[in-house]
Amino acid sequence: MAISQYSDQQRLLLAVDCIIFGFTGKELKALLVKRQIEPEKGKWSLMGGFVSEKESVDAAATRVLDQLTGLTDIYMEQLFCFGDVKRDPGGRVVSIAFYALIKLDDYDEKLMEEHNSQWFQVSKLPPLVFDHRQMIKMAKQRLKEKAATHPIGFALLPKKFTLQQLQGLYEAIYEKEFDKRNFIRKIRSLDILEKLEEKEKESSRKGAFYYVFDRAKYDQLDKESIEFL
Amino acid sequence: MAISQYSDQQRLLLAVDCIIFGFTGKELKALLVKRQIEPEKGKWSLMGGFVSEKESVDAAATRVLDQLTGLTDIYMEQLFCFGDVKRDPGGRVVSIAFYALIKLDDYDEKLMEEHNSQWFQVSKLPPLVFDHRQMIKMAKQRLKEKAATHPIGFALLPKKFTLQQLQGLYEAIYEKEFDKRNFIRKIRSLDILEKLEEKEKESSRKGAFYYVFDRAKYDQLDKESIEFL
DNA sequence: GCAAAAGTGTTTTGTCTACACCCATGA
DNA sequence: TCATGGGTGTAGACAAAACACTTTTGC
Repeated sequence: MAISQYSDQQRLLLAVDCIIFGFTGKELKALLVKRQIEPEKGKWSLMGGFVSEKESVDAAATRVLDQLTGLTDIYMEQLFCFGDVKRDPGGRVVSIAFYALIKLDDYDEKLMEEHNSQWFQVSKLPPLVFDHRQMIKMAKQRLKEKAATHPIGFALLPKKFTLQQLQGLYEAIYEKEFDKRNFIRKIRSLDILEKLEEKEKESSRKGAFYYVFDRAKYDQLDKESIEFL
Repeated sequence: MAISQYSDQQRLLLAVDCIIFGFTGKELKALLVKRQIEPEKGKWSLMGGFVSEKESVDAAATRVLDQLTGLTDIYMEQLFCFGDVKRDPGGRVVSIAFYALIKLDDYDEKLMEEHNSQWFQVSKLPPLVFDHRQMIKMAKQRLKEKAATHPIGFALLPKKFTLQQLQGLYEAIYEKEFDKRNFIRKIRSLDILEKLEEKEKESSRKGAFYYVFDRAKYDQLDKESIEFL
């Protein structure tokens, strides 16, 4: 009865697309796949999938991400709904875009091969299907804004990282350089870093101390909105 | 052929819901309607409607807003996609929420009666259907964030307004008081206000000068991201 | 002449920016 | 011993915050 009220309404195909960001230590990257269905089969694309009747939109995004990366406990946030009538030449599909931040080390290589997926520098993307370039552009922008008020950048770093990696990440996100001393002072004032005894010795003779971030304080800052950078 | 690739996917009902903000000079208000269909018929609700196959999601939101307010050239922005499976007991409906800012003077009284719509203080909302309360909460938050970096507040004020009204608006949005002198200095430094000869004489003996905002500068600031408050 | 809101500057405080040198180590 | 990246402090500029009195005019 209740449902009958809606029954004369048109139904649409609803999809999710995931912008998956990773960080190499130098560059911000996005994970793309070779599209496996028509139209535009074989072109580079975001990882996506359709939302089914019995799953939430968030669940669909999580599922799609899991399928590509094998990762389940990662930072993901809804970005925007792309709803133009002709955005997909294969039919009327409305897409909800999400962006996710993953740690490159955790990433499952096998799945990457299975899906023909590949990391691309976000500043050097190949041609993409549909409006996926615009989605990534918006995700980049959102990441900037979000990272300015929430410490989400840590989701892109390995568990232990050096201050240089941390600074490099923010430089990649903001596409500009920061003064080393000012940057570190700012981060330290938030009091979310914990210095380890261990040093990273690969990239310098002296060695750089590893840090981890303090999860409890992180969570608190993530809820409030703080001035991060 | 292309379409056949998608043909075995499930289709869903897609709706839009509009959070419509207005400002009285004292309070931030939201426009609600009595829901006219089952389920939950008769309860207060956001204005909404279904997205049809041949219209974009944005177009659907614009259409819905036009139907309720008779206004077409107003500030509107996509807020979020609400996609829980059970958010609407009447069936599986995914909703894209939008928020709009309108000038109360422009608002068509007749349409308001036709739709049984009514303004409510955003801080004193009645019980609402589904997840509409959450939508409004998120819209309030987004409005705060957006107003901090874009001069969108003017969309809520009449064409000419006093400095007191302007300050009152920002106090309503941020739910806190500002120092009169600091506030005005900040706004004036943006150089988007134009002072008129005319005075508003209702609310004081001395009278307060009216201002209008400079559209050209407004547009420019709206594109960039500036520190507004 | 007084009540009520309008309008206007200065000082203090804190934050952001710019900037350069010594340290520890492995080769 | 030297080349390489690691690590640290200070001074000046600028923006934000705190703060109180005079003006106008209708009653």
